[in-house]
Amino acid sequence: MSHQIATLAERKPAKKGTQTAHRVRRAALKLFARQGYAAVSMRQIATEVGVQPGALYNHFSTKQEILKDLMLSHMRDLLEAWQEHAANTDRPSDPLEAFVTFHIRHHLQRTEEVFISYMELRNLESQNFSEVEVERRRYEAILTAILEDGVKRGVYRIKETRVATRAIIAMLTGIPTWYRESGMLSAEQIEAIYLDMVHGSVSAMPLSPARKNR
Amino acid sequence: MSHQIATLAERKPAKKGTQTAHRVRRAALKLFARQGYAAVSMRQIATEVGVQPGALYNHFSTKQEILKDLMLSHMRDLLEAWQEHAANTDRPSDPLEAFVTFHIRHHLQRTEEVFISYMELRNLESQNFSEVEVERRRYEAILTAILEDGVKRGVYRIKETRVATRAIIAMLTGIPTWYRESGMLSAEQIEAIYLDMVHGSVSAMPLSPARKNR
Amino acid sequence: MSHQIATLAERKPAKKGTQTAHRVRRAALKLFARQGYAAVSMRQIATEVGVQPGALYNHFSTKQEILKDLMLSHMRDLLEAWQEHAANTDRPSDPLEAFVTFHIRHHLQRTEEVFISYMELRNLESQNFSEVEVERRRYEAILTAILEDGVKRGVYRIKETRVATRAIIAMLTGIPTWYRESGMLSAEQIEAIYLDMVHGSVSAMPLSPARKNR
Amino acid sequence: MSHQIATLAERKPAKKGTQTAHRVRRAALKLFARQGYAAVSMRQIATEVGVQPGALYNHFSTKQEILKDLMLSHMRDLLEAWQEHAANTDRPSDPLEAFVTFHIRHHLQRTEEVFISYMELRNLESQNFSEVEVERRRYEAILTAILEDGVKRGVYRIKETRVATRAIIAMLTGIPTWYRESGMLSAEQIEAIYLDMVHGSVSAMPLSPARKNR
DNA sequence: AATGAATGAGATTTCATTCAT
DNA sequence: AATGAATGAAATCTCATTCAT
Repeated sequence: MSHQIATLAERKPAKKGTQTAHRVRRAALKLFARQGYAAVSMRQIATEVGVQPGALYNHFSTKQEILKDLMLSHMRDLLEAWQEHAANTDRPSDPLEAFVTFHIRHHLQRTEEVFISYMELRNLESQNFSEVEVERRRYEAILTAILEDGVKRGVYRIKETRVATRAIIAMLTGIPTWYRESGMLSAEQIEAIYLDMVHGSVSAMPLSPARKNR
Repeated sequence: MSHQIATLAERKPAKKGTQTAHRVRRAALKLFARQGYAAVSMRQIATEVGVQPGALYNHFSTKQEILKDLMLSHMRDLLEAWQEHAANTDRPSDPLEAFVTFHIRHHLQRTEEVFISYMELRNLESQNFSEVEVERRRYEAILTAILEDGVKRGVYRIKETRVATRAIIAMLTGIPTWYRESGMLSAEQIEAIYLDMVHGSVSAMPLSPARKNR
Repeated sequence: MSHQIATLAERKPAKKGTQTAHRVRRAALKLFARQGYAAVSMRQIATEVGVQPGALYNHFSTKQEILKDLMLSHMRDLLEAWQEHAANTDRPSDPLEAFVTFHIRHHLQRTEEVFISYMELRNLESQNFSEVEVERRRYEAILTAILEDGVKRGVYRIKETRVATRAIIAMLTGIPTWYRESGMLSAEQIEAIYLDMVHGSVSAMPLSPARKNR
Repeated sequence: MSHQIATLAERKPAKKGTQTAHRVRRAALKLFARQGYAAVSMRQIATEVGVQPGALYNHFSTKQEILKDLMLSHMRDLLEAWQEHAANTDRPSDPLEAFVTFHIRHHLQRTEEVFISYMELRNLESQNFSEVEVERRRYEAILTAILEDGVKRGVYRIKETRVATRAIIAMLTGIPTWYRESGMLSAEQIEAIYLDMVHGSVSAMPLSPARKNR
């Protein structure tokens, strides 16, 4: 019950008109992801929905509002999903693993939202940008906290947990950009590979020989 | 230092007009990086150059051609720079370190080109896209080869070198997206942090305790 | 009186917007006839209609489409008018006279359409050209049939009815190019003169003395 | 053998530069005939000549001047050729035949000039239009005189010689519009057909039965 | 006589948005 | 809630022409 778009359809099932708003979001999501916000016209969205352009304005007051809606609901959805996931999981022996697994699974199911969220930030007007940033930082804070806890517990060796947070999220978030093409690996395999890499990247460990004598 | 744009200006210094093409590139680079290809108008570029819009067409036949020029020369520049770098370096004790260091340094000096190269791929028409892809794969192949060699030598423990290549490059390439803002860390510090993380992510090592008993 | 433009206005009289399409046709007709298709801008048409240029695209998707519409409806109108004319006329004692009279009268009332139809053929894109050509040939075939029938009946002496068809139509269609200027002759007088000339040009008759001994 | 374009090249054979003016005329002639004056750009002409657009202005001060040059020289050429033709011919037994034959032959060799001369009149600025009109009327006057003489001599039966002049010239001038396509008839055959038709159209003759009782 | 670059105007078309119905 | 038509601005690109070289 966490993705807003799906949610909307579920929550207000009967009201005929609301379906249109939903379909506008779906259409915009698809088109923004493929062509980018600036390159998509309201006409295209309307055509995809099967409606005249003017009709869109019954549901969103501007094109910008559609973008904001998509990005904000993606972030809130992500946070909500994490909370649900965390609530439903016993205290995990390895919180980082829990986070990485969650992140990969969640993102691989929402490649379009992910794309938009990382590419269209600059097209958000500043007020909307701020709102989205709040959510983004909230999400990053989750990982940062996990890392800091690990450092305290002596299992991770990280100089700058904020930097590490970004590095890890960038690495993970890059997956959907190429995942589509490579049919060779299952989502589970990718998950395992990235899990290993993330672990390695932050774990306290003997330095590699080449860096030892620095 | 063989960046093509700079190079062009050096090679044909006298002819007054050629400078304009150079300035168009610079202007487009700046604007595309900031606003995105689709959101930048030829008028804006012309204004930035200090010329009427029509004059741009003496140097580039379409807006698309400017984008292609920027992206292709960035990739070729990157490859050329790597070759130069590799040629000038003694066989390094740690090739991965050499690559990561090179990549970070090169990219941190070209944040705009990097931004464009990873964000505007979808705005390339298919023919141009193909040309750029060729270069991109060539660059990825360098890292993949380093990783495979490391695996053979037993120093890296990697299941899928192609996947690891992408993960590492995504991680590193993400730096310029946030580097600007954070004034707290020097380029050297960032370099060190990422180097450690990359090493950890691929090195043969004892598994972290949490994963040991799997 | 079945001219399509007029007809359209009659058929869909109420809907406000449809009138605009009609007015666009009228404006384009006038301007194309005066200045030629290539020399008329969409802005000019819009101004003539009393609307912003963009509004034209609610009714015609390109400038070319306006031209096609005008030329095609002119030809179809002509054919339709002939059929109506032929249906309403008793089997005429002289079909050629019926045709020539019809042609002159019809064309003298539509000087602008005639002008465009004979001048702007080369500005039709090939697909549209073909469509118009089909109608044109259909119209020429009417005259050719009349001439061939006359030849069979022995009243006309024509070597190549296809060539004669073109010669006669060229002669008649030339009228509107100068008719405007010369106020000295009534339409009826012109009709009589041309009728005589056409008759003479195809009739079986004693050769002129000069050509007798060839 | 007096066509101006050909002539220019012959008269001033050595001067290298003049050849360019000649080639500009040839290129413009071809392009104007095919696409129409308004639809042809100076760039296209320059490309056809193999030169940069600016270079055209060393030979013609405006695009309009090229058109005027082409049209005026065509008309003067026509008149000059007629005079030469008339001078070299013994007083013909049938002056109309001489004229028609001359007209058809001259025009069939200059389809592009003919096309332009009858299609681009409206694109001449008024001063240039007047100059061309003077020549056109001079040429029409030749035919009118022949017709009037024939009327006086009782061999032609024409109500309005000015109207007949236009009708005949329109008929003859239409030939090049379709001649290209029809490979079935030789120029001589066409000549014979039209000669017959012209003769018929103006000759004193028994009325066709259908018109007798008017 | 020709080039390469520029201008200033204007071409067709598209855009986000509005609004009466 | 949707349509069809409109607006006003702006998009990319082309135009005839000019001019220093």
